[in-house]
Amino acid sequence: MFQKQKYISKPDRKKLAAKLGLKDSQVKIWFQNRRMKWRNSKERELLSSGGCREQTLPTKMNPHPDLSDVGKKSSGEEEAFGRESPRAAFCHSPTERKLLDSVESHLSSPSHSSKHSDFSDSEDEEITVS
DNA sequence: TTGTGTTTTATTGCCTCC
DNA sequence: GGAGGCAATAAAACACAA
Repeated sequence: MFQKQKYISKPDRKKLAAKLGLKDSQVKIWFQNRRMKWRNSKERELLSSGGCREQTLPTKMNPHPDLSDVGKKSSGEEEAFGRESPRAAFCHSPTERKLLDSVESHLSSPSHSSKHSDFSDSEDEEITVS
């Protein structure tokens, strides 16, 4: 969900919290910390590529700036989360494990079982929860 | 085993908006 | 005044080299 939207709405936050069995304040803090992490990694990326693109980073007023020309060797989110460090990959913290468990239990239901086995074959697949 | 660096979660303070 | 944002920070858990 964070990959889709950096700012979660109140209803979405409540739904997600209920789904994960967390308090919505925890979800709010998680999104807050994620934005900080995302922004920091983005800035590092921009600095290492020699640019200065502070104004284009997402803010509350402009959550979807144009970052299409940044980090061309890898897509932005992948760079920010998937390859940052072994532990920084998605779904390793307790909260993220809960999310993963939720997703897996959903996928392991009969209607999704075949998809689940396909999914397990590729480690680099992104998990999308809507 | 231990020391050190990193990551995650939570708190605090301040600011803005309704 | 409450809610939610950001920035700085603390504490605990974790990873990893020596």
